[in-house]
Amino acid sequence: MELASVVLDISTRSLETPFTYLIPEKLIGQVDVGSLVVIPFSNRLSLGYVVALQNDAASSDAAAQGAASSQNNTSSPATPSDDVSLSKLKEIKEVVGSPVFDEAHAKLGFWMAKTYAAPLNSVFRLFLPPGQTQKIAEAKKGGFEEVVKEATAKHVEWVALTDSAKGFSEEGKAKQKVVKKNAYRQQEILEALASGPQKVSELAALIPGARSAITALEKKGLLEKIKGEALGATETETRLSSATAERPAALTKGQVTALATIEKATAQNAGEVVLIKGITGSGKSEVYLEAIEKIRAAGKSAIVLVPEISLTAQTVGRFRSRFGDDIAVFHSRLTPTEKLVQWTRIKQGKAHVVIGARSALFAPVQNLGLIVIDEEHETSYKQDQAPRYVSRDVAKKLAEITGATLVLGSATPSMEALYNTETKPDWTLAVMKERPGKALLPAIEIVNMRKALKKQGATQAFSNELKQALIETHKKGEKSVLLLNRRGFALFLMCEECGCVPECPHCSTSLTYHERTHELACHTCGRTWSLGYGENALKCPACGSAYLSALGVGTQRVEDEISLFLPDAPVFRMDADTTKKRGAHEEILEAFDVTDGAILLGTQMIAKGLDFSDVTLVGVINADTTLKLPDFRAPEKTFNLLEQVSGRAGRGDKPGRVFIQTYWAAHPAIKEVAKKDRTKFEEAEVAARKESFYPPFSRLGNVTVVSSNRRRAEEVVHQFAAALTQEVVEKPSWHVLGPSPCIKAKVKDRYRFHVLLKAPPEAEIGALFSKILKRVDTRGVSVQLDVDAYNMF
DNA sequence: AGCACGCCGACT
DNA sequence: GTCGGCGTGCTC
Repeated sequence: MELASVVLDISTRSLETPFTYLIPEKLIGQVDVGSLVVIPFSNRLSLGYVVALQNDAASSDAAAQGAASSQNNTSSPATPSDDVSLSKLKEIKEVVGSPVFDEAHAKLGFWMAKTYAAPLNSVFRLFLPPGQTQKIAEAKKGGFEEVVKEATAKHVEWVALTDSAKGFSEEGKAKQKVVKKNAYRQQEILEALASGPQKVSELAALIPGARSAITALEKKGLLEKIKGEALGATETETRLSSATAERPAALTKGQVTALATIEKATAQNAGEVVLIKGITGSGKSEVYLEAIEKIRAAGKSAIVLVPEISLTAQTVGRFRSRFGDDIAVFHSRLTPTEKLVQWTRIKQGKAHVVIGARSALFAPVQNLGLIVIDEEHETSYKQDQAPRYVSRDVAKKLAEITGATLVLGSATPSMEALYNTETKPDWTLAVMKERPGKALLPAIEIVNMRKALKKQGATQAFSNELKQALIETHKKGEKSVLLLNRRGFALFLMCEECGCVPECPHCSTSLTYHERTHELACHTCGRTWSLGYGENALKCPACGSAYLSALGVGTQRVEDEISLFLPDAPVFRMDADTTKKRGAHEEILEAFDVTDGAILLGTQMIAKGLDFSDVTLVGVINADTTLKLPDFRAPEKTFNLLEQVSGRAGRGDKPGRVFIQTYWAAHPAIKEVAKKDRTKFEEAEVAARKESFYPPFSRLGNVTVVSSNRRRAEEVVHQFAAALTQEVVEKPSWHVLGPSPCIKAKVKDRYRFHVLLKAPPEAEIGALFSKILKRVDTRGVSVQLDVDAYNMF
């Protein structure tokens, strides 16, 4: 008799283990690992995914072969030896379509559930076609006649430059006569198309307002729309799918070495990892492209993960120009239908190069040969909702399972990845030093604000040095960028009489003051309070005083200060307030780009995102605020931010200058950035991590208990702490820290407590967490288990 | 998640 | 006497 192990499409912790079903005679052969099935469950029908097949006549074979069942952990699929008697088993009612994932994914799913203490169904949902299970669940109500419809797009609209437009792009002057200088959208589209045709839907997802800009350009005769075939197309031999990009005349020495390292790893078919450390502009993308070409030549597929923010039309265009229509793009702004179309193209083997953010790792590629994670150090690769996985580690596991190679790329690699290349035999480091062009490194100067304070007296945002540099730069008609490092250091109000700082009544967060809207806002729950003016102005909630003053440095105040010494300089402000509107971000950058002598003043967000040329001065107003955060990655993040923003200076042939103002000039993150010595910083940082037993020398697990009932949350977190302590008592290098209230002790009227576990790097924290969760009474609270936690606020 | 079962208060 | 409140427990 044939049995199937089925994970239910119902998300509750109590239903996370697989259930065993009989495969009826008529469905034998149709049911496989990855099949979506309709099953009777507790007096109703439910949807489930088959995660393993078993044959009860040869149960031992099946158990040995079944996905992850060789591991004796709690998340293994049920085996016939389970205590459920055969007579209780029900039959699968229906199979929906063909399997949506394969054995490799099933194996990966069990590993993820175990490693991250995540419910099985939450993990397997990652592998399903986007949006489809929802539809199936709905179809269930009206019977299953109208089951899954395959993605139906018959044709896709493409745009390409016309021949006359191509002529223009060679002589930029002529182009500018046709496309106005302030038509940023149109220029952006022309640039994106310079490397070849693109799909309208993808451009629309990546560039706001692309559709109308395309129409305008079409009228000018600069581009033309082409109907391309999407699904069901047998012939893809159109000019759309052909690669058009010119490759660089010669690779740099660093690129050649990196490629050779990747090739060596690929030849092993053993899930090896290559970390490429290369400064911005050293040509990492070209290495990815060449490596993917080689993998494709061997008939295998590739997955490329990029941070959501760098998935631009230009990025897509670059891959499109090399691989034509063999690429599939996953982006959060695609419509549900478009997402399904992409998924189906991969599934049907029509696309073999997948580009996307985090979730693209689970795309249904066949014959995976290469996984690339660009900007490997980005914290957005950690999923902050269950399943709380770390993409880098999941990708490594997937590579091991499939025999693919994992390539990590970054100018600023994580300590974890770096340390692995030093300690693990299957991790290799390839360093790319040179920049292909002649770009000059900027001169970086640290300004000690303690000294400036003594010299200048009153507290000001600007030291004399930075002020002077700003004036000179503006006079030369060149551009400046000013970074106001405000993470964790926003403006807030304080009562001048009693010292009270208004807090959110629903969260334990000091309210931040927003200059533009004249409001107080809670950054945790998003509520806002208008401050009012004159008679109606807000009074101190504690003593009723009308004298409340703003503390901290805001972009408004900096702007005001600039106007004192540079009254005519055009200043563009870019912060959370000015970029609320969709597309405002791009608009500000575009305007800055075309204004001579302009100053761009902004928070963290100016360090990333679009490139701009002609910036010859970068100033960091307060470098150290991020260093004070209670986060062991704070020095790393600070160094990266400073290095990144410094790199904005001196592009092109003009040398740049950088001024970093700080009260903490002796900290390695600041000292070494000035010397442009990343290696030295890494050494200091690794030593500090080792000293305090933080990753990569340990593994962190964080248990957060949340409830509107404060006493109950406290009770449960203490139970967890007690259970953990009991487990850890005989293990010398395991430590339980806490329990204690979270930094955000209250969010949206719910109280939060947490307990932290520090364990050796190889510790199986997930399994331990799951075990403890089973014996703790969690009624009335919600519990978040976070293995390899990044964010512990 | 859902749904049945079960044991206590205010209604036709 | 019964309708219904939602606490508890179970589902291959």
